[in-house]
Amino acid sequence: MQSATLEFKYNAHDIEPKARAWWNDNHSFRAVEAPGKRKYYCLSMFPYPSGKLHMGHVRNYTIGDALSRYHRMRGYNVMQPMGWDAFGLPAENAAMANGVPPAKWTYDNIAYMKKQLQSLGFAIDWERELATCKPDYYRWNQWLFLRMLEKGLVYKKTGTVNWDPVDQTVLANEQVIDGRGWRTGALVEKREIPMYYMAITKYADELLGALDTLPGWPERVKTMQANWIGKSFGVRFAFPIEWPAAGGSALSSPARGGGVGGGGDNALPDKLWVFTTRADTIMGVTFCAVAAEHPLAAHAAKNNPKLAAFIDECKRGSVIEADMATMEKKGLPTGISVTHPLTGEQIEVWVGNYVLMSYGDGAVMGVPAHDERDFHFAKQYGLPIKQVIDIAGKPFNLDGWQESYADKENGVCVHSGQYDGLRYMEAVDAVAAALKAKDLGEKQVMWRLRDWGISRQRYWGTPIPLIHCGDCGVVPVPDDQLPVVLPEDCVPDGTGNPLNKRADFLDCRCPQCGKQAKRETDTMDTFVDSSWYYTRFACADQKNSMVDARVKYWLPVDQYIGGIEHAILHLLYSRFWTKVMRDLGLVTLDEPFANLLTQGMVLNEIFFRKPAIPPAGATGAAGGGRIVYYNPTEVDITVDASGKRTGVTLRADGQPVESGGIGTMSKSKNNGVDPQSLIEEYGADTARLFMMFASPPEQTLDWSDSGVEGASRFLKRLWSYAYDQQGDIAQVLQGKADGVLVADGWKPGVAAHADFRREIHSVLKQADFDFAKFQFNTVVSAAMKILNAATAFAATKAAGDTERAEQRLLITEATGILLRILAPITPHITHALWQGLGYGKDILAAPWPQADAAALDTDEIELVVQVNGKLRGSLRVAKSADRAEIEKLALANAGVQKHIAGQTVKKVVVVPGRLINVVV
RNA sequence: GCCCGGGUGGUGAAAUUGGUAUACACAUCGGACUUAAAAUCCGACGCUGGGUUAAACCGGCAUACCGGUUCAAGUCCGGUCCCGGGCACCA
Repeated sequence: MQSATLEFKYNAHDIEPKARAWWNDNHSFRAVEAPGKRKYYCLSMFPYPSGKLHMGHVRNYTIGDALSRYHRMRGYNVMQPMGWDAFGLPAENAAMANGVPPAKWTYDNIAYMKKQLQSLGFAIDWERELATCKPDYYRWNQWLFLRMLEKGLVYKKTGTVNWDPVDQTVLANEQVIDGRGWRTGALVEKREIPMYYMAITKYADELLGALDTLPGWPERVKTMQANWIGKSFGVRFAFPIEWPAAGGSALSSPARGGGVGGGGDNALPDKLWVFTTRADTIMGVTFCAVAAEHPLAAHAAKNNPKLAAFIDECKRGSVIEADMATMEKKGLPTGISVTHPLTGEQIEVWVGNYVLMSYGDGAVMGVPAHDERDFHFAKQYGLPIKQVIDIAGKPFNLDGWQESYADKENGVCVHSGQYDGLRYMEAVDAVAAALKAKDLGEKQVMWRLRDWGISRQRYWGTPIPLIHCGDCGVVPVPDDQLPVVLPEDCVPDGTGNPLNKRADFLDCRCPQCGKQAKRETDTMDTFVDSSWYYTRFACADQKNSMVDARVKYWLPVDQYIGGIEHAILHLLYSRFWTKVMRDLGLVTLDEPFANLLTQGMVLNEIFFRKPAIPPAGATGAAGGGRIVYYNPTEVDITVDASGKRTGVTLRADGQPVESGGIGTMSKSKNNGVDPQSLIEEYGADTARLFMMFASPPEQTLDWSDSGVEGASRFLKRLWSYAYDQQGDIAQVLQGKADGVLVADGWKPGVAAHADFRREIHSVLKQADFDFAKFQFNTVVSAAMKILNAATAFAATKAAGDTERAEQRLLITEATGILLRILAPITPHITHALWQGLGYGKDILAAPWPQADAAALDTDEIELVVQVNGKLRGSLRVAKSADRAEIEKLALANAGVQKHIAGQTVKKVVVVPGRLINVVV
């Protein structure tokens, strides 16, 4: 290679566009199916086009790009695609704020963000780009929805939503702030509406079991998913109910009762079903509790205004589980009694706000002695507490709850009649058998996972392909009428779904009878869009089917990269869809993502002002309003003389704002930092280098501006080092083939040169190890070490021509290693230097550097000597030295002698190649 | 509340998975170059005690906190506190 002369100074804004133009001209990142060649499908979670890239995106895509380029240099056929998760709520919010249709807002954002991604030099195959808001994508959501409907995997039932009584609209959980609607300030109500559900619970067992087939997933993610699916083994059983004879009592009329759990429509239930994982404590039941939505509660409330009011109170408020779980535990008796299935005792039934209707049968047995929630509930309402489990060595008293009361591993049944002395499993088996004998229950597996409600009463999403006909009922849209196209010119105003006002969308003919009919206006949860996009990237141009044969070559995704916040929902839904597609014969794989890297979130401080909350009970917008968040760049922080913060004010008006702690950078909290200014000032390589150096990928990253300068300085030093060495390097590379510099096993003739080569290769070995672990921050630090060492080495004077030639050779080797280690992280500068110094025309095509074992070999090793675990000295010994010899040398060591003087040596621990510990 | 992570200098972090704690950087301070500044280069830099004009040097204590296992703990075990993520309609 003939080298061109390098510019004197590093100029990112000159070399970066040139590098990108070169990749573009050479179609460097076009992924082509090549059967037989090792493929590497590297996928970063596609972004929501919120307006502009944020730091989390830069972090995510830099990690993905580094992995793509690294694998490419290691010889893989790499595909790295990109697309847009383009449906969603923020587009509707923007529409309300600016009057722009969500479609236009979204497409504008995509155009801008695409430019930003391109300016960062990511090795993306843009020919595979897709956006989920386009009909040629979402038609396949609709098509698969219909297939699932046919297979019984989609069904209709009611679900609970947040209802804003002022705007008359359904609110997303994030639009509920402190129990009030974010725009109106009105107290949110719960409302039951019909929805469509996907039967993910039919796959619960497989979704749980298959976690064991995913060695490339982080343990923490698998644990979270396993807990979310929540398989528990227990007993489902019934408390028989003996209703008083018809006549006088408040609960007298069976005819007025509602149906319960599979009973007849108008008959009063004759049993209260519950599920428990602690059947061994059944003899300790002192009450039962049902959810406010439980039919028994509704029945009891009919003639009990106080209870009716309490149930109403429970039904108000948010549907968010975290809110439910932190509420004060409250309850009221129903006046209904049930019969204990084993003892025949009468047990009072209560309504408890801590009982979830969505888990099990919406009712629990109350065993206050051995369940913490039951304990507090019983204490509060003066219900009896009966100990039935004894934990050896742990006293039991009723003063306060103790962890040990719930210990099932070490407990033995007491005060439990025939079950006394049995351990947990024995007791569960015996109780289950006794219940079964009475036909009142049996062992059962229970799941925490619930079916996936996909209906959204929103405009900007995939239309659900159903038609409501007065005669035929709900009719699926025939395949040949897909896609049901969403009109793109609606502007939502916050009062319900605008599709309901669009006759051109709404009115249609019934596919079955041809009469006038109405389209369904609910759209799909946007998680549907993101549940299969990774398969579509393999065949984004396919017009006639959802997927095609190319999926077989590219899938599964070899490396998936995305935020830890997606550890459960998105990843679980995607796994579910893959299995559904497999069972429909569309794909052959069981799991979509072979390896998963969950990057930590980029955090920043949150600043806000909170308007006055209206008095309790107020429902109007007056005095209410939403919290206003201010970007960290808009506030000034004042500090006192010692550097401690004294206050935060908004620059615009000088008035104080509150700090909400640190949190993930998000649009809703307005604490994002725009990476654009970083790119514009320093260039893409500096931005990438800084993000990768700041912390390891899986850890959270608290944003701070400092450190960017350091990254930039390193690239400048790299450039000027290369500039200084270009003559020497050119001399060595004259006439050499790409990349091959020094044969393995070659030993320099000068000791100092051997030391230098050993250092370079040992750092290389470390960097390679770190690359394999995806620990890019230490890869960067390895590159810094190589540059530091090489700069110092290049400054040393050689003793003669032979030494000088050897020095040139070593510098050329070290520089080649340095550029290749850095290439995946800072691709532009390394591309420019690789070409400019004459190593070759494309660093991406260069072989990955290998640490040379011969360079690492030494005759002597250094051992550390400790006395009682404290460092007291070190010694150099021949590599071949045996244990006895090392021990002798260690004991003779001056530092050791000083600390063992006058004491007896009890033991000497020798860790080969590392240290010696003398114990006195 | 429940589930999952994290906590190491002034700051971001490293520690080859139980074996020399603080690599590599940032910030700061000092020096060189310069009429000056910026840039660049060189050096110092956990806390604390002894020591000396200053050094060299010699100790002790430090990985959120308390306790345990071990010859040896940032790393393993038990408990506590704080921070972050998720909790099913944000994506």
